[in-house]
Amino acid sequence: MVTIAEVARRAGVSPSTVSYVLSRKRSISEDTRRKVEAAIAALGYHPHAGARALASNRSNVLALMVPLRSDMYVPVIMEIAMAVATEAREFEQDVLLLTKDEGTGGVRRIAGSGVADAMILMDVELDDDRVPVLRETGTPSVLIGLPADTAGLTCVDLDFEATGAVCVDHLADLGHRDIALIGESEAVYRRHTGFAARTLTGFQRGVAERGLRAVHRPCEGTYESAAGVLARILEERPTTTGFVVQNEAAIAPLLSLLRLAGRVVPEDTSVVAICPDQVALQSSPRLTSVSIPAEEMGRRAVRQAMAQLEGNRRSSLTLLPPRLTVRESSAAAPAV
Amino acid sequence: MVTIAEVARRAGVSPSTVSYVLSRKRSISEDTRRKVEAAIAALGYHPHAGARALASNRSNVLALMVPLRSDMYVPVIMEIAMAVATEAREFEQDVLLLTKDEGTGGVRRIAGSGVADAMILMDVELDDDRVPVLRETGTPSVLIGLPADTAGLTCVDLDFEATGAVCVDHLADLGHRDIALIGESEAVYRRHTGFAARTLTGFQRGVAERGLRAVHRPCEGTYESAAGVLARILEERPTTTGFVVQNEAAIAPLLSLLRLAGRVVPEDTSVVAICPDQVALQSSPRLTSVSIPAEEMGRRAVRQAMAQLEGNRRSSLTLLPPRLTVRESSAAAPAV
DNA sequence: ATGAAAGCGCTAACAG
DNA sequence: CTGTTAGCGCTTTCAT
Repeated sequence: MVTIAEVARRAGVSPSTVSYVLSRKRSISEDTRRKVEAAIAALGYHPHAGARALASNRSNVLALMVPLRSDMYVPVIMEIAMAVATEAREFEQDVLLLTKDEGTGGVRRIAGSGVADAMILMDVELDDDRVPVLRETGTPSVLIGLPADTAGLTCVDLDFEATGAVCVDHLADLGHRDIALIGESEAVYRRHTGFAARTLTGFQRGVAERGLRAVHRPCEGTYESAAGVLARILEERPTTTGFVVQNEAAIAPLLSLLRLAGRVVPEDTSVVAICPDQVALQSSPRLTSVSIPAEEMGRRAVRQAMAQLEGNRRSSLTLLPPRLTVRESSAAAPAV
Repeated sequence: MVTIAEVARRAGVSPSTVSYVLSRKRSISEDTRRKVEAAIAALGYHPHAGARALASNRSNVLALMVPLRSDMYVPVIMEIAMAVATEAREFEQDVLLLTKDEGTGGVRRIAGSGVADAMILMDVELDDDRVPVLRETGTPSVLIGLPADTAGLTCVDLDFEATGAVCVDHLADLGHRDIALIGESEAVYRRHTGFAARTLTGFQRGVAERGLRAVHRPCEGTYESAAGVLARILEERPTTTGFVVQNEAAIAPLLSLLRLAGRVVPEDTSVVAICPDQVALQSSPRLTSVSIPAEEMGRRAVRQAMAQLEGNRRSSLTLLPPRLTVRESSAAAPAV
């Protein structure tokens, strides 16, 4: 292990000077800086993370808590995690990976052990038990998703309510009068994850404003569930020509099933998905969709966390506006 | 911040005694232990990670390096990462998330800064430039995947060669004479990721041993690519009745396309996939498959890493045997 | 079975 | 612009 003392000796300066060269917390003569940097490079010096954390009371680590068994939206989680890891490095921070099943104990452990400076929490539920602990311990934190009470919290999420409305507007603009929302599984609504409910709210608002008729059906990610849901919709309301799909696992089955049912997309039936661009692009036909800005959310979360560590403690809600991209799965409603 | 000194004072013992209660490195009287534990609970004490790392020269952190942009097998990566995180906690270790794009610099940083005790690397390429750095720095490490030269390394992976052979055997046993391997994208072969090549080797060996006729075609994860590949196979060798699919993104398109081509699975055509169980189960029909034991690999990797930290420095190769599960996508070949 | 005390490597006053 | 030094909180000899 090469230490700061060895670097200092080799550069012919004191250890504190080396430290200051690294932290740029006071001005250093050009000459000294060069000598120190040369010594660092020559020795392959890396500051000892623990020693630094102990002395500075900063670990330079962000803890990221991810859902353990996310049957759904795995790619989104992955993309967020990668974005967090990448953006964190821009701030010379590392990322500690925690699973949500560590629960409140995990939050306390992180808050109490100084292993991380701030936390980023994913898969936030409306009544999330980690939130009170965050408040109580005062841990700098950013939530990806919205709990019911956001007072004093920093949250980042897609504006799902606007998303629901935007999808309706798009279909209404194309002349569709009867539309359906194929939602997340019952479990998601039951777990009180906010985004599904917010999408529904926006969807219903849009439907009311545009004077459409609509149905909403939860749907598991399986082929069977999609088949059942679609069959029921086509039976109960065969005039339905527009679909909004939120459960990305249901997209592929739905497209197959529509084909089997003799519906041609987009000539007979339009489909708008709420999913990552990647999923929309690898479907056939490529889907008109509102993308889930996973990378953007991850980046924002990191920046918000860093802002808090800089001293900004004010709470903030960042709701990213939905961006609908028209592709090949939506078109004018068929003439009656 | 509650410190060990406060716990000691409250329990009426010395700090070192508290430390020993925690580390169980020397025997403590039942009475003392209870008092200390009570104090810890009452104060909500958590040892300061940095201080501990500094004093003990152990960070209790495992670094996990994951591919940044994994167009393919995202669920597998996710499952491995979650398994690593979960298993690590069993050893009271935390997991640091690094992206592969940090490259050799990242490895050096981890090795030099004491931020982690060991590394687990995913997405290992045949000629991976991180491997020499691992050897040079002597960092305790486990590779998930196999590089070309495994000398002195600890590796964990599915036995893809046996996997290829097992798929062939299954189809041969069912009477299929002409089979096809729909592989990963060209990019994967080009990047010299070992598993694709090893699968092909096993496949070809099986084909030779069982006296079958076979074709192998790389395939991107898109619908278009799958369509092109399938069309070509059906044209060049229309007697093909058995398919082995390795690229999980190609599975859904392939099934749709077979249906469109008038092939009924499994009556006319059998499909065997190499994919996570989750993917096999959510397809329709449910797929006969060799599962990618992602969780098992993650767990094993952690155990191997811990074993190294315990002093076992001997290199080891762990090749998990393939497990083929027969589901609804394979059946006896149609009579000629 | 327990305590006292010497660091671990670094940062941040304080001093010049 | 640079050096000296006192800790940060913990582990681990050494001592009893």
